[in-house]
Amino acid sequence: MSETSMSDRSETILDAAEQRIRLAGYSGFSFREIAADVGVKSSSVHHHFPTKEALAAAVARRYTERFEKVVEKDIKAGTKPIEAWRRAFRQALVQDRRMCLCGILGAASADLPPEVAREAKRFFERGLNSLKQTASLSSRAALRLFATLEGAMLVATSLDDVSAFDEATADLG
Amino acid sequence: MSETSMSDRSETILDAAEQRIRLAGYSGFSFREIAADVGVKSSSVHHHFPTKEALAAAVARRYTERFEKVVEKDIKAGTKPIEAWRRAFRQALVQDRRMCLCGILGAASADLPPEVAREAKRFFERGLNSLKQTASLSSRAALRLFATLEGAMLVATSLDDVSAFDEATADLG
DNA sequence: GTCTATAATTTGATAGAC
DNA sequence: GTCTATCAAATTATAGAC
Repeated sequence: MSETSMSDRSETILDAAEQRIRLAGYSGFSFREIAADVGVKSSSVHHHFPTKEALAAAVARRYTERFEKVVEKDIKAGTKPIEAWRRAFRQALVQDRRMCLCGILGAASADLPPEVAREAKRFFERGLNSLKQTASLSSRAALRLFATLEGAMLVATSLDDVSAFDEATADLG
Repeated sequence: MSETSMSDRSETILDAAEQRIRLAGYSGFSFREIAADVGVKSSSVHHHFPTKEALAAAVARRYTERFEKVVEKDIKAGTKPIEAWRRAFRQALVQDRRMCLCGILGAASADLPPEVAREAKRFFERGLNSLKQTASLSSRAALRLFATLEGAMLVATSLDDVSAFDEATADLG
């Protein structure tokens, strides 16, 4: 049983859009690129997601849900919350060699359509809240941790060197 | 005496481009927008900077130089290196309520024209080197500090809340 | 659900007058 | 150094056939 009501095609479109946005940001991807990645025409992408805003918002929503589930699962397996968050960020970087989706969206927050900006913001609000509760951190400590993780992804991406992430996030606890 | 050979018009164009790029990234600004900001036509912008790549690279080059000078001056005034870097990042955020230029460029590094990607990378390489020398930090500690500062700007921009920067970077030394 | 075709706009860039 | 005019390409989005 699938967990959502989304079709396989919609999921494939979200996959392609996620990779493109993580590479170039909201204004750096197009319907035609996504369509070509998936193997259809751009009008077919519009059939599944009517506007660019709706598509990007759906990508961000799914990204946030997935991220939280990965962290949650790791914690249930016995990993400490802070280390679980570090591993989730690291996995996203090493697997795809791309920036955090909500990081690259949030960096251009003031230029985004409202629905997309709201979803990017929600990633941070929910992550910070989760860290405060599961790791018993103060608001300040949670903000510091999140900033370091996002910044480590950004620096590693800028330098094109994943080891920069590991160095920047060593001994985070 | 001016320190560079650039004309006033070129400087004004760089100012406008810097603000636009910090708001929306490389693919989020256009020659026509810059021209409108400055009060000329887009062909005049091309006269000063032949291509988008050349314009963005010039913006990044000037940004890095300015940033380094601000930090250097603060250190000479008696501020400790780590605090000087924190203040420089904070000033950029609070003054313009925008992301770090080389941060938003570096996040999309793999999608940038080579000259622009190189300039964004140089901001980090030079900053890290400077921190290692002036603050006697290990590579690891310098990377951690830079990641936290860039990430704090990113989180504050995403949340549209400058106080998030202060919280995330409290007691950095 | 996918396609062709197309509208309306924006983009980076160039030619040439002044 | 700035302008008008223009080009070729790309953009988001829609209409309608199948």
